[in-house]
Amino acid sequence: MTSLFALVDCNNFYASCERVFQPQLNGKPIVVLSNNDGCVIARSNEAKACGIQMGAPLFEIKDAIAFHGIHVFSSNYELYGDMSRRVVLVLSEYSPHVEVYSIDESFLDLGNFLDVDIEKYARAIWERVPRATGIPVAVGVARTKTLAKLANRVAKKSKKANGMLVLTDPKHIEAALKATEIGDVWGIGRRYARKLSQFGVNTAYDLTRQTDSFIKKHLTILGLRTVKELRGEPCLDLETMPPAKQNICTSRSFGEALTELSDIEEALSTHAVRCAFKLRKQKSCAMAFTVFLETSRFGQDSQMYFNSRTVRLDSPSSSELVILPAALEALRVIFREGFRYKKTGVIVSGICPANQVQQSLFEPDTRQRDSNLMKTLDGLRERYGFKSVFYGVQGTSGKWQMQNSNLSPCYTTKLKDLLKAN
DNA sequence: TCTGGGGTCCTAGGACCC
DNA sequence: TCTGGGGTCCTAGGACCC
Repeated sequence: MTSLFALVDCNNFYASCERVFQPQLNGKPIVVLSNNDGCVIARSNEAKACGIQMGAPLFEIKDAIAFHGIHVFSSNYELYGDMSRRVVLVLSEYSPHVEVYSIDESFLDLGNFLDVDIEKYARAIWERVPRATGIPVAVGVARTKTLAKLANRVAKKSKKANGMLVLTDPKHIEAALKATEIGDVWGIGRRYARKLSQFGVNTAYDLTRQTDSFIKKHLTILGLRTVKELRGEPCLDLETMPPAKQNICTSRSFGEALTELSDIEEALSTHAVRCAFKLRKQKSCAMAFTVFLETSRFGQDSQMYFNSRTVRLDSPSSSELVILPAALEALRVIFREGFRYKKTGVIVSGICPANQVQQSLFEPDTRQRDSNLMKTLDGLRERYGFKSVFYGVQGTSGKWQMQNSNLSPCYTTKLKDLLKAN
C-alpha cells in the first residue's frame, strides 16, 4: 500500500477572495494589507508583475501603487475565513481525509485510490474548486507531503503544468528537485538556506544527496525528516484532527502610538477577553499567562521598551473573571511613563483539557458559577458579535483600534455584520 | 508619520534529585 | 584526597510555518 497526498493551495488567496465579489478587478493588480494596513501580505499576479514584494511596508510602495493603479485592501479575515470553509467543503467531496493545513492550503489523502486515474482526479479538483467557490487553486500530488508541497510549487510556476502536477515518476521527481531552490523547500527557511549554500547545497536535489548525519548535525532531526520526505520516504502523516493549541496569543498593534495607561488597558482587556474566549472554544484551561507591552521596534528617535510579565494561576482556568483582572494588574506593573507604545497582548500557556482540571484545595469553588456566566456571555458573542457585551475597562474610546481604511464588506456573513452594528 | 498576527518544535544548559 | 553518573524539569533562544 503506497501513500499519496494532494496539496491544494489557493492562488493568491486573500486577493482572490476580494476579486470573487468584485469581478471587475480580474486582470487588475491587487494587494491585501496586514492588520493596521502595515505591509503587503497578499498580491495578485498582476501586482507581483509590478514588482510589489511580499511584506513590503505600505509607505514604501505608495508611489508604485499610484503609478500602476494597484487596488489596495485592508485584510478582512471574516471574509477569508468563510471563503476558506467553502473551499474545504468542496475538497471534502474528493477525499474522506482532509487536513486543513492553513487558511488557504489543505492536504488530501489519496492513498488507496487504486482504480482511479490520479491525473484525471487531480484535474477534476483543480477545475471544480474555482467553479464552486470562485477561488483558483493549484494542485500538487506526490507520495509524501513534502514532495506534494514541492509539486504544488512547480505546478504554479511551470507553464506546462498550468496549476496541476502529479509527481510520482522518479525521473520527473529528480527534475523537479533539481529545479527547486533550497530555500523553496518546505521546512527550509532563510537561515538554513544561507547555511546550506555555504556547503554548496543549493537545490532540493543537492539536499537529498547529503548524508543523514550531515543533515542531522546542521538541521536537527526536523531537517532530516524533510530530507527523507524529499527522497520519497513518508515521515509525515495526515493530521485530520488538529490537536488543541498549547499556547494562544492575542495581540494587535495600535492604530497609533499610545502613551496613556488607560488607553492601553482598553486594548489589553479586549485581548484578554478574546484570548480567554479562544481558550474556552477549544475546551481548555491555562495554568499561566504572559502580558507584554512594547514600543515600536522600528523607531529610531523615540526610546524603545519591551517588557513582559508571566502570571501563574492558583489552578488552571479559562474564566475572564480570573484572567482579566490579573492581566490588568500585570500590565500596571510593566507600564512605564514616557514611552510611545505600539503593541500589547496576552499569551496563555500551560494549557490542559478543561475536563481534567482539579479544584485547588484552598480556593472557594467559584468555578461552576464562572463557567455558567462564561457560557452565557459566549452565547451572546457568537450570536451578536463581540461588541454586544463588554467590560467597562474595555472602554469605548477605541484609541487603540487598528487602521483598516480599505476594508471590504463581509459579503458572505453580512447578517452577522448587521446584527453587530446594533 | 507609516513596518502583522498568529503558531510549532528542537536544543542546550542550568537546577535539582537520587 | 576522593569528588560519578543518570535522570527530570524548566527556560531561553533559535529555527521553521502560514
